[in-house]
Amino acid sequence: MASTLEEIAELSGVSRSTVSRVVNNDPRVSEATRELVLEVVRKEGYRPNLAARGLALGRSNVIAAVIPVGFENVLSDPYFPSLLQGMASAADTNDHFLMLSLGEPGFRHTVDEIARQGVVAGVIFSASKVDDPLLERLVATGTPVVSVGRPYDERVSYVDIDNRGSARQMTTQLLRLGYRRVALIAGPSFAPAAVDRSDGYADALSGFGLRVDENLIYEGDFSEASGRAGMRTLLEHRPDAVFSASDRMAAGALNEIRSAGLRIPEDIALVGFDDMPLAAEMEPPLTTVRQRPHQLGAAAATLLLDLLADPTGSPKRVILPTELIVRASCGSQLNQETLSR
Amino acid sequence: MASTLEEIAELSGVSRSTVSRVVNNDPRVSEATRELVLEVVRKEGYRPNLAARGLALGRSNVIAAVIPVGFENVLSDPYFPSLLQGMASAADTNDHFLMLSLGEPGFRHTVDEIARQGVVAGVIFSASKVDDPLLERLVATGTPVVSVGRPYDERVSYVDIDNRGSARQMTTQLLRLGYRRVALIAGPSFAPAAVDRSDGYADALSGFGLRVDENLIYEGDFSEASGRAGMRTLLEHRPDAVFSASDRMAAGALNEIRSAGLRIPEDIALVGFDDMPLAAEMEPPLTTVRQRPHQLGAAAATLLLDLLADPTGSPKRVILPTELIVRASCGSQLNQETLSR
DNA sequence: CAATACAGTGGGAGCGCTCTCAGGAGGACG
DNA sequence: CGTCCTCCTGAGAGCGCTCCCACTGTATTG
Repeated sequence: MASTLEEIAELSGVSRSTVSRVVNNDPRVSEATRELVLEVVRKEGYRPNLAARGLALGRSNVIAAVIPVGFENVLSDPYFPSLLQGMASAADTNDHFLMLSLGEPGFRHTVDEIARQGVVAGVIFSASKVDDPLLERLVATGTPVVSVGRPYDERVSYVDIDNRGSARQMTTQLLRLGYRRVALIAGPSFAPAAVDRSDGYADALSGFGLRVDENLIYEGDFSEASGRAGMRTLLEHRPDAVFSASDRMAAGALNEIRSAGLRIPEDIALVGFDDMPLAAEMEPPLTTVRQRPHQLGAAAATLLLDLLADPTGSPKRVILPTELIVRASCGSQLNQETLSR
Repeated sequence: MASTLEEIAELSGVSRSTVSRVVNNDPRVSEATRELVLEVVRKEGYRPNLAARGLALGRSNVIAAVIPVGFENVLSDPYFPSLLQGMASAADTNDHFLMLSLGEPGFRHTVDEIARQGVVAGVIFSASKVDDPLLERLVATGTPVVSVGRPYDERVSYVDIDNRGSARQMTTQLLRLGYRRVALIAGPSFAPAAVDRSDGYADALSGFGLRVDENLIYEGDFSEASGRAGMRTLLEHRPDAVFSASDRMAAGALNEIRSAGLRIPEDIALVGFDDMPLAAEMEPPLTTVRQRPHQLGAAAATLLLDLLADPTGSPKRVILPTELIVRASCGSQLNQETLSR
């Protein structure tokens, strides 16, 4: 089992350089030699030494996923696992490795280290607080970065879903169904995704000639507890429908509505955002906007790899589609066809 | 900003070798020189190039977490995220990086690659099917491996919880509370953890002079659906208590018990295993065995690092403690004190 | 005081790869 | 038929590090 370029060269009677070219798909090799070398490579089960390659190249084929939020915050929500899986899948497909850097307090140190010195070719940054100073540091050091979710820094490429459009669409559905006092449990205003969803909500209202009633808006923090608290406040203003900017907040809202002795959707309609697994199992099942974290992760990795391949050019963005999932909680069993647009 | 050993050597007026010794804490350097060099290192923000070090050393400071199950299977369960976080935390503490390899079908290729050629110093293997052929391959190639959960292969070091003891303890509690027809919804027999829990259940019965009634045992696959199906079968044999080898199966069982019009714990007691977040929120809250995946992950990483530092010696194992969490579903509000042992 | 030990240091080689450059063989062209 | 170009190949250098070995100077020993 030969394990160096040199040995493969020896075995196939060519030079190290030629083997290197074959391995790297350099076109300047005759078809005959290529076949010959590939045969030996296959037979010997040769794999290039990545450390050596990284050293010679000055860069590596490892990309890092940086998730500064810490998983603890997202328990019960498979968002981050799915995201990671998507990244891992795309990285693997493109012969890259995925390195993980989570966000516990003491971790920052290592992230910087990772970003330096060719340990990692680029970074996928994924946090709820997208203006994280860490992101700035990465950008400042010239590390190729892709953000999951729109960051404040416009120089950063990112992947995202159409939060604003999806929220508009969802809110519009509620309005179409005849609801007129549509409340919003918004996400935290420091999160671009939350702001976008709030904007989409407002878009929909003005599309129906309605104006935003601040009494019908509550700013939560995406947590179930804040959803519950928000609902308690909002109920005082008698909404006939509630759009929660996340399913988790919707779950909290649902509990509060129950406690108030109201029925969903008869007394009040409730819709969410994310389509986390729990949504379908709520009582009643929750109408929501489906996003696919797995695809988002894969898109992020792919975008980063593109950036790595062609470092020039302006920041890129990739917006993934969402899907309106209509379930009982909005008081309609209209089929999707009717509902989408 | 100097970035190579050579430059630091230049700047501090010593040789490359000396700087290398300082950086690697080699004792054969005078205190004065060490101080001097360290000063320059600090001032220049020097970090060794890991690719170069990996190449020279023939190994790297990256460890891989291999999780062949695929996250999709474990949605709604933060087990793997917590595990990963624990690993990442321990790796970071010890100046190592964590590389992620998930288990989608096409991934195997890359895992092998990872294991070769000093990309990765060692592997943490974590799967429900612990006799995964991949594990064997890793062992065969001499890659240092630590398994999360007891593997069949005895040459493999592992971390685990005391599944058997915990299950015995839990079952014993049910028996102490007076239940005599204690059923078991077991995990799949290919999983050592499941087998151990079943053994613990049997231990407890025989401790009370009872014999195992095959009619009161159902083999599930840890999934909620199998818990529900198992419960349906078991109900025909009128158990007065059920020990489910996982909380997820317990959730399924709970639904089935409800559907049958029975009350928990009045008509039948139900206890689980894992203490996933959902357990506390069940109706009624679930008595269960708490394990801490975060600690498990950290222990796995630490063990692997130990192995790396001292490759000689026989396989090691680390068994982490569990905790009995008593909630309403077992029909007892006895305090923990009374219950443990 | 000579012989020996040893702490501290520097230089060279080499880890396995990629890249640049030089050169040979063969075809196209005037 | 000589010249030029193109295609393919090989040799050398170097990426930044660690290791081994050789060396110097001082301390220890009989």
